[in-house]
Amino acid sequence: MKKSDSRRLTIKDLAKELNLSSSTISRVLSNNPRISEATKKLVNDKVKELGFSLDPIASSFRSKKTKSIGVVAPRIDVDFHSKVISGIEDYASELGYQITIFQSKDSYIKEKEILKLLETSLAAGIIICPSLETQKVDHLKKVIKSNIPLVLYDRPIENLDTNIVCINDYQASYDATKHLINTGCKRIAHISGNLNVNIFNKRFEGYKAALVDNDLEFEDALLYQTHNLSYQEGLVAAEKLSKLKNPIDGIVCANDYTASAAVQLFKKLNISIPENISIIGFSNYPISTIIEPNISTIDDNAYYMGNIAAKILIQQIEDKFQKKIDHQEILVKTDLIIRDSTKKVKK
Amino acid sequence: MKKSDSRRLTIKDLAKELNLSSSTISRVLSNNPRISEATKKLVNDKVKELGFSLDPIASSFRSKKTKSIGVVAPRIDVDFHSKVISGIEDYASELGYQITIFQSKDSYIKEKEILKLLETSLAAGIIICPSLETQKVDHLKKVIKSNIPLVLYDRPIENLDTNIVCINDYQASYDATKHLINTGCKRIAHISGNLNVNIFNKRFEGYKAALVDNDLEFEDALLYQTHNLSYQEGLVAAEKLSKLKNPIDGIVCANDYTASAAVQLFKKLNISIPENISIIGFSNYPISTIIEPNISTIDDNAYYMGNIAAKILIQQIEDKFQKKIDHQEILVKTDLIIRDSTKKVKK
DNA sequence: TTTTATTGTGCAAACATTTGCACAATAAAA
DNA sequence: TTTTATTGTGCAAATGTTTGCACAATAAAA
Repeated sequence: MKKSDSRRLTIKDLAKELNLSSSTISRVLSNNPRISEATKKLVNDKVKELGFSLDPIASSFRSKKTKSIGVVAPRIDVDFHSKVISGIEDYASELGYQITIFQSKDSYIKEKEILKLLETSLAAGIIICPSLETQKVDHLKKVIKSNIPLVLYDRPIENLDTNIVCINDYQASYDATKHLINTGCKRIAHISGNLNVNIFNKRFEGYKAALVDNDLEFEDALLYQTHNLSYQEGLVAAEKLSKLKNPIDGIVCANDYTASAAVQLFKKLNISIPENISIIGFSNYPISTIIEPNISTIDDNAYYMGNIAAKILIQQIEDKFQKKIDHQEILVKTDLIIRDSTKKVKK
Repeated sequence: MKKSDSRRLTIKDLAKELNLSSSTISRVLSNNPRISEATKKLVNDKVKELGFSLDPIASSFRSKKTKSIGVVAPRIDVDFHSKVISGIEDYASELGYQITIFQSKDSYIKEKEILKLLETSLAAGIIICPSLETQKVDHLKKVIKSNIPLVLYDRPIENLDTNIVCINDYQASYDATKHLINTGCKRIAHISGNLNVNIFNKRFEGYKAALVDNDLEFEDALLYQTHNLSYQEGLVAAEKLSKLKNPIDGIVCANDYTASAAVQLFKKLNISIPENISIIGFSNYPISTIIEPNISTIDDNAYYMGNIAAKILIQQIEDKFQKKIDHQEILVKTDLIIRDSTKKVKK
């Protein structure tokens, strides 16, 4: 004969219904071992019957814990980041966490604001790809100090005591270059991104190391550094490289846009791919399967990277008061994808 | 001489500091008109000095309101959706709302679970692109009934009393077709998506209407229906269309992948574009600027669509107890982007 | 001057849950 | 049997904010 107000069901209603105390209900719901199996069943059945669920806000309020993970990316409409976030969401939602997203737009100021907001309360943990502008890291240190688990992805920052998950750019680029060498290329160029950026520098280093390890000579003329690896820049780079007096027979590109450009430019010059020149890209963008010939590339497993980032973050969250995990740099493996723009390895 | 525990600052601490009551602090923070300008300044200064901020959880707990918007997309690593979400985030974060994302993976079951979770508490409002599987809409109706503002995007659902923002697929496709006609095409084919899907049907209808409005004849042979508009299917479609006894001089494609395929196939057949055949795509994928010749297309303004969705949702949230807004279908305008794959309009 | 309206502030309750502590009941050990 | 340990449950406090109501002080109206 209750007032049939449509207020949400609380733990107290359940308690009254079952002649138990709210504490008991609460403990059943958190699976407290002190509760007997009999009452657990009793309560759980009622919970199902009434479709009851805890008020997460009240719960967070009292326990000072949330189930929300803050993810801050430079922007989410970039293929790579959207894949990482997808990987994070899939893993985290499985464990009952929610993902709240923020875009720093690669602005240091904005990144600071976002982190302040996240510290303020709502985050059980934070996964972040630092903005390109970010040089100072006080805001990140503050997060760490305030004991909020933090995981970086994609862009490493030196001297920061936290977990980071990224790919092994050096190795991936080395592998790509090695692949060209294995197929018989003798003079291989590199179209790079901005060499002041950590990951592009490593890609360059990997390329160079593969050359010297295989007794091929590197010379400055083989390197074309672009500003932002755009398709347009790729065209310019390829054109320049095509005019070398000592002609090249392979190009390792730091992404698939420049690789696409190179492919199209050499086609226009009637230099056939891969017979006369092999071209390999990086990142496995959709375009690499559409350009003719399809472009060999390195898959960076962005989705998987998100998975891992979520995994180690949640580990930290849940172990927070137990053993302090030592922080580590996790290198996600990359895959060499061989398509038509590089010659096949002769067996 | 306080205990220097590192517990977060509360409204009470501020109150003590200033010899005021917590109520006053609270009212200053919510800009209550009953508070004098003098005390407002006093409090606000202190707030800045100490870097104080309300505990959003406690606040939500008491007020039963949150600042969190749930966004559920089929998947977030699809170009279109990631752009929409980016648009939502930009607009909403400006107004102090956070975005929590969920992926339905186009599964009806998962979608239902997600909505139940969102109803359970945390959402001030919900923006959703319904899964392809979704036929029954009880779960959506439940959200509406429970008075949580709801906005659909991209995929309309009939007979659902809520706001929806999408593009005018009919009109956009009409415009694309009209563009070909304006440049002199007389026999125009259409590569369509699955015609059982609302938006692809509308694109087809728009195409057909443009033909008849301009005294061009439509015949079944001009329509090639694909299953999922993949690049591969595009190749098959283009090949079939290239063999028509009565040759075509234009193709309207329902996306840019099939358009890319068509361009590449006709190039291979040495049928020059746009001289002998004009090809136009849909959605303005990155690839459309890379394929040679660059592909004319329809830009769907996904980012802007997210903006609008966020805008009308937040309107609803904040007007919740005031005037009941009537629900509307908002059609985001699309842009015809003319590139090299279609002839220029002769002036 | 008295009455009435207005302005600015404080009191205290309420929100739904979690958790330390207490305690009764039962089981195990002495 | 008495003592001690174990098991299962309840009591009540605490969490930080918001808000209806009360009330004092001042201003305006009578």
